[in-house]
Amino acid sequence: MLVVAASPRTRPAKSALSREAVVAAALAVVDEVGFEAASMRRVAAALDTGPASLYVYVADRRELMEAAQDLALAEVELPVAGGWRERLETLVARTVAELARHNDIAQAAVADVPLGPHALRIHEELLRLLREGGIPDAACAWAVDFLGQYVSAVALEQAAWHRAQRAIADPEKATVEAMGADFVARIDGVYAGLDAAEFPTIVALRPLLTAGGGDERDAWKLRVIVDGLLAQGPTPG
Amino acid sequence: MLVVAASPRTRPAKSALSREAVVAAALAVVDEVGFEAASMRRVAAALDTGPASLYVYVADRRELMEAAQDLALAEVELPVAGGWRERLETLVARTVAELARHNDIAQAAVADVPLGPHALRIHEELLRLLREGGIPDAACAWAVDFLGQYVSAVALEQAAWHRAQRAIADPEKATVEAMGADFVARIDGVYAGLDAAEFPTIVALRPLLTAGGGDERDAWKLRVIVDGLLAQGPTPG
DNA sequence: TCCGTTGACGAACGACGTTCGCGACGAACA
DNA sequence: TGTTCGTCGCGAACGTCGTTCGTCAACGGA
Repeated sequence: MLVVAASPRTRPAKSALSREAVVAAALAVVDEVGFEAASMRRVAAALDTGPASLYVYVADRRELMEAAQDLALAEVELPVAGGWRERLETLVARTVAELARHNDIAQAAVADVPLGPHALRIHEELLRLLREGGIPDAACAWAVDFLGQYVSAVALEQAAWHRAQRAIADPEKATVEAMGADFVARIDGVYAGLDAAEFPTIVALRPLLTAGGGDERDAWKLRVIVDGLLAQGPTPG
Repeated sequence: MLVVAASPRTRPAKSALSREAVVAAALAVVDEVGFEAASMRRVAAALDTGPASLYVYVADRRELMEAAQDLALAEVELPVAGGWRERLETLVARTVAELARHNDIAQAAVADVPLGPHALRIHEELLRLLREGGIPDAACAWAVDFLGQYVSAVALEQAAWHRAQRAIADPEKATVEAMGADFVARIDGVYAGLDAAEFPTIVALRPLLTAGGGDERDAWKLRVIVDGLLAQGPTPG
């Protein structure tokens, strides 16, 4: 059976339903309510239909969220200016930013390695830039994997940070609840209660542990990775 | 109806319920069926009770899984032999191994930053070793955060790999289904189908992208991080 | 005009996290 | 010993979840 597809049954009344529309709706719902709360029912409701209708275009929730994540990566522009390292760092930062712009959609990468077309486009460019930088082929291969882990982890961290900020900015949830939602304050609170005899180094470095806005920290981590790559020398392993 | 059923709640036999017993049961269930499938109901069943009983000792599922993850870290021994770098790499590897030993319990770290007593013990030692290595304080602070991301990501990757291996070894699920479950083969399959004109670098490096057992790859990543840290020089930023 | 194909979707199933309130027990007291 | 009372285990239930099934409507080709 060769499904030629393309033309989605345009019922006159409504239902301009299509895989793209479903995926776009899913991403929009994630933007609004977050990854976990983005249920098939809510996505369907956003399309003014029932949950069963989604399964025409999507095998299950995993696949839908995977597609939504890849859609989020569609808007990442490949950098053109600067040397290989600058372009690589810009590309990684843009990827993180684009994911973080869509709430915690990066959670989709935890369950499954992203291999959609837009993810692959970015992978291709990363590999190209790494080789341009003289990194050995084997190291390039592993570095892309490593950078993928970095991107997901940092995007999730940023999403949590944004959510906390939003909670503080929201006057409805301000005051005490916002303090509880502010995860930086919560973490520092744990450190504050530690016994200096048992955890001397944590206590000594406490101000530093929660210091530095996300962007500064993330850029530093990326610099560490690239410097570390360059330190591996010309022969891989 | 109201058939209470002859369930004379064996009084002396059990009722050894406690927070530790609940957390230990949760970890055991995760070992067996994985993080997602480790429901409150299954944990309760493992304790021969109902799900409501767990809430006496635990606020919700998140807290339970957080505690279970921390319990998994209890058995990580702090290395004593070798220089600071060797001890640091050993400690990180042991942490990853201990988490990976308990299926995908590391998923608990995705939702919440681990701050349990055993996690803090490891954090303390990591900070100590980094300072011993002459890393500037600010860099130590961020490095611990970075290493935490590394540990979670790698532990999850290893768990997926182990699961795939188990599926292949299981004669009941062998043959076709095992091939589908083998995520390395699945990833390579995606690469194999790519257009060499659109993704020249991926196609060229394809054998390398999926090469290298997890351990080798992970050790390499850790080396990259530490070398990158050392490359940051004596002044942080 | 009719038919076969196919998308849309109401209804339902089983499992989930969490809450509520009953009732059985041990301790305190008469 | 008999009675009361506070505690807490847990059965039952609520609302939500992902997913499946069977039916129906609508179109393209005959």
